Amino acid sequence: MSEPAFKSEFLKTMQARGYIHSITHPAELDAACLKGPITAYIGFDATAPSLHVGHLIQIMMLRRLQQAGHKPIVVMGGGTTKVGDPTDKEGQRPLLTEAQIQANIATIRGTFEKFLTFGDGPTDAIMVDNDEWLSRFGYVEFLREFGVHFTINRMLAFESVKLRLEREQPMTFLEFNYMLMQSVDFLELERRFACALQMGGSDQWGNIVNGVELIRRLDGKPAFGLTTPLLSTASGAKMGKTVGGAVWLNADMRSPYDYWQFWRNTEDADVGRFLRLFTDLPEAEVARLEKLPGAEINEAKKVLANETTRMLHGAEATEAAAKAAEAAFEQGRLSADLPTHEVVGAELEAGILLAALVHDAGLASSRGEARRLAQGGGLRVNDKPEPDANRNVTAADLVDGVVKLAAGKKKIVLVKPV
RNA sequence: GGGGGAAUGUCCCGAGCGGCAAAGGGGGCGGACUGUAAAUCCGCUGGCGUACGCCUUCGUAGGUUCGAGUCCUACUUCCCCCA
Repeated sequence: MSEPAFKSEFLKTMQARGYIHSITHPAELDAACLKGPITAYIGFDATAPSLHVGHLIQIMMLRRLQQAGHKPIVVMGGGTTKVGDPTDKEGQRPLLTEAQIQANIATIRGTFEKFLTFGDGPTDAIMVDNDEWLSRFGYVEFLREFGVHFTINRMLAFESVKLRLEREQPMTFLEFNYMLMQSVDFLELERRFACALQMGGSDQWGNIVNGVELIRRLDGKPAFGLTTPLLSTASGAKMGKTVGGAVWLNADMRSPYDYWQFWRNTEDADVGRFLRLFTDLPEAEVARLEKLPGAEINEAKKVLANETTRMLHGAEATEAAAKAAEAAFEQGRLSADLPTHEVVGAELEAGILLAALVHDAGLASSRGEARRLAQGGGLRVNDKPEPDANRNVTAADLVDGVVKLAAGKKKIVLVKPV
């Protein structure tokens, strides 16, 4: 890959920090960024009430954009979500209702507000819903207006399509049209907000390029696309899948403590890369941290966890998470900031089946799993390995008013009678 | 329209003479070793029950059989070839 020397602050930062996979017209975009504020967007689906860390790199790009004095647009896929993602194999999944989608968008908005400054100013971020325009088109109208600009020949040549066909995996007509819808999104944003740049993951390249060309052809306006590399950890695992499934960004779906832990457990080899991508720390500081030898790299991981958690959940929650972790891992003490699970005092007096308690506390997805965990030596009660999950936990197990349950070394829950 | 194939443990891939809770991977979880890392090795990986056990799973619905993922019929979806 060639590395053109960018002049604009935005692209220089993007390149130095590792966000860039490819750009459609690098030199031209660089010049545009240099000339004045540009407007750029990224689209997000509203399939869940929260985004997860997989989206974080995109969110951070918008943040960098704004930091560099440009205007970010967050496009929520209200229209596309309504249709449902055809990539999903299990088509029986019930389609989200209008209300659900709107509710999802509302809670997701809160996340963006942590990373971007919204408002009416020239570089303030705005959020729009593509349902606004996508659901307005009539079929024939849509075909006549946009369909003429896309040839099947070209669409078939796109990597995403080719791959599917080669692997003999079905691709629905709807999915095939995604490209058009996304292109129309870009066109619409160009017309409404003079939006000139669409960013996204490298898997979006084809879709983005189509939008770029549609704008250039129809409106003769400059339009650009920029994609990020697909994120995986140094050892090849997909980013964001861990202990409890997806690493959600909403605090009520994944606690600040767990979020902090997620970053704290980063592989050595990823620390520098993640600090550049997910924190605002200056390059010099990142360079220093990533070079820490041996076990000292753990300090860098703490910085990473602190910075990322603060950005999302605030200073207070971060401090609590860091303190709880320090107490639990470095001093073996308890901290009230650890996740807790409340039980009715009277039930505890009577005795609660340990397997059930572990399950209820969220440390195992079933009682059976709790039992297996115990048999495998991974379950601890008050720091003592407990091979028998069939015993009852009673008030006698309380230490300083709580029972400390641990599944493995990293998942800890305090059971508190109420 | 005709012909031939395919759908498996709801994370993914994938084997499966009529006795199957179903081989093997990957992933995930746990243990050992470490530094809350990686690599490596070991164990676990449908639900419920303290246990003998019970229940629910192989695209959907029926059928044959003591017994069906496995055989038959119809349906659904997908793939390939011919038109």
